[in-house]
Amino acid sequence: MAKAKSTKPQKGVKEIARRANVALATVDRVIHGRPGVSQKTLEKVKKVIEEMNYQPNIIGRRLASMKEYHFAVLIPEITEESGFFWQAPADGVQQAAEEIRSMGVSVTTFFFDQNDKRSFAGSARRILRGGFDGILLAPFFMEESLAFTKACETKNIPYVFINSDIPDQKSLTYIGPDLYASGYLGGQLISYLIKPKDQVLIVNISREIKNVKQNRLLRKEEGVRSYFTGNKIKNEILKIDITNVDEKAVEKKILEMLAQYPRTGVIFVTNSRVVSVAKCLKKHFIDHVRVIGYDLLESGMEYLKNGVIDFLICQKPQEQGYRGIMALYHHLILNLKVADRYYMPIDIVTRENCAYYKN
Amino acid sequence: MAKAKSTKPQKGVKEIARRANVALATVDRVIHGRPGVSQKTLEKVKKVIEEMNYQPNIIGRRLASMKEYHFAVLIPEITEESGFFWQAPADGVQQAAEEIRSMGVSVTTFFFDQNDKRSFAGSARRILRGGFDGILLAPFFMEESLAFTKACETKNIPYVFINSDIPDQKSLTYIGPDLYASGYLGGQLISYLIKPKDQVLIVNISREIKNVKQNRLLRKEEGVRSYFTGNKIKNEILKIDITNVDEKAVEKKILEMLAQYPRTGVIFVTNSRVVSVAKCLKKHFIDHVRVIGYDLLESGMEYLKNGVIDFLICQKPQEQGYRGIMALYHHLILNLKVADRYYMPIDIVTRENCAYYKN
DNA sequence: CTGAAAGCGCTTACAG
DNA sequence: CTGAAAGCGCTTACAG
Repeated sequence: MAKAKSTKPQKGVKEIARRANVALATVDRVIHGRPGVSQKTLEKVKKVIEEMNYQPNIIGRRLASMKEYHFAVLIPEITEESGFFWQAPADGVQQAAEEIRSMGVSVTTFFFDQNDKRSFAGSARRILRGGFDGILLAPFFMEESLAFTKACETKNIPYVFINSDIPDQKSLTYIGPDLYASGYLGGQLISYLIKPKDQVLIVNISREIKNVKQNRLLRKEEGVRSYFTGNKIKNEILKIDITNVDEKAVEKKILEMLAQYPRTGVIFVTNSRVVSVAKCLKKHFIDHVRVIGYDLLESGMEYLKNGVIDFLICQKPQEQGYRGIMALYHHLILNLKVADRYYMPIDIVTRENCAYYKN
Repeated sequence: MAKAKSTKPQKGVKEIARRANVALATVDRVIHGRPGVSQKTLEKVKKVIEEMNYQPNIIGRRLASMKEYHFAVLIPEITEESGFFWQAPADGVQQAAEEIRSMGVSVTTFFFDQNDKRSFAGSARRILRGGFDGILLAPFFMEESLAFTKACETKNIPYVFINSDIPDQKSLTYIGPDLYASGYLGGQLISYLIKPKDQVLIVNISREIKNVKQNRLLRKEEGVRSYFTGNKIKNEILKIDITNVDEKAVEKKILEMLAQYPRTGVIFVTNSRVVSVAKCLKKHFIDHVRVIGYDLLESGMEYLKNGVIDFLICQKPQEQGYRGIMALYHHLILNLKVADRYYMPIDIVTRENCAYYKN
């Protein structure tokens, strides 16, 4: 018979060690799947862990292990061009970082230029070299993103997508909008604003056609169109793609369209550049056209307030950053389950509730 | 000269003790403001803490102190009568509880009957006896709530209000709706649905008049009315208070009103009983009246889907519970600052975005 | 009023 | 392959 179980009952790893008649270090090896344990001992210890339904004490673990967790965030630069949209996710990341700093987690944010794949790849490379434990990224460029996540998988680093998803990847989770559904909702909102014979003008404003970003806009457009089809709405849908994102250029295009299609009653802009359109309408005193767009930026707020824009569809950009970091924290430190997808609510922001909108 | 500073530099409390030339226990006393330290020593230690800009290590603290934190939650029963509204805050509480359980926090929920002040007072008493460290409550009854929070203050127990606020109290924070603003938004939504000569019918359905609950409804009504005034909307506003909350009684009243005022184009119901109204309209095939109401309940979803209800105004009941618990956690355990008020966003839920609404 | 020591539940060298 | 011991940063009896 083996050595008698020594001393009295304990808790946690000590109790496991006592029951299995091994040393603490061995228990630790088993718990973390480290090598250096004989098959026989391994099984013995595992059995005890099972029967105790052992749950590790996170606090003890965190204190003992001097390991700090480092998370990296890879998002677009916060620029004028993007209406400072990425400020909100960055803020959410920051807030989460503060809340979990005391658990030994640090967060470093890397940026890339939305118009430059290489800057994405460059930041990605720096992250891979940085020895991070978890990654949050907005996968803007398909190819570069796939190369990056592939590398993460090789290194066994969990990653979370925000804002846009790449399906069928092994991301820990996706946190962001359902673009198609938001367009579908847009269709409903249009129906509240439009008069029977009016036309609807869908406007996509984006420098590049055919990249991930552009696809995003098209998904929304599809949503609008299928709402119309599905609900047998007879109003004609016009559309225009504007690739010169300069305000002046947008103004010109919009005025041209309105001249050509004077029965345009509603303009639906598929991103935050709705502001440029609103500016144009305001400037030319065009007040018979209602406007719906995306994202609540500082400048958009203004046009909501003065009634040029009726609705902005928003998808909690700040919460995307916050939850993205928290998902990594829950997975890596707290060992909590993380849902593999988390669609943001599709919020309708108007003049009367925008002050309460927490991004 | 005093004893030389011994040994080499340390971190945290040890370093404080070393620099101040005192024992760890003394440092601990100072940090927690416990008695038994001479004025002189106190100042010396405080000075060192200052100059080190010492931040306690939460992990070490939590591990050493065997103290568990117990939070109590005091909310209405989850009943059919309230459309199971309180399920959502309870879920939020639950989710928060899971996330912070590993930090040694437990949460116990107490319920009360919305129609019985004494049940509120009774649960409050049980909480006070329970030795809880933090409290989250929905202050439904003014007098009883004040007595309760007064007692909490005496015992130095922080408390958080959710769902309804009692201003000028020393609550750690308030998390919930701005009722007036939500009514104001309701006014805007009505304006999208109503035709020029139509009348608007505001419906308050509540068992008791003149209690806190009823006041809540009136605040929303005020919001609607002032939107109309402020925006010079000429449609006539009708109103009815229904105190018999039975579905049949509501049906009867609504039919009476519609018979008497056939130009009613929009019905605005100031709470989740909008479902009873929707049911009535559906049953009698009245489809020329548009409906706006509050709160996304299971049953409300149905009427959103089949088009009887156009808009439901919601204020994140689940998040109220979640954030309420987190506020206590941040304050009590993490020593983070907590904003003294946190208004929920005022969400517009429609047929097309209700599936994405996370309460 | 003050301090030395033990301990919270775990991990980490290090020795064998 | 295994274990005894020290230590993470703090708190808590207990002794003086």
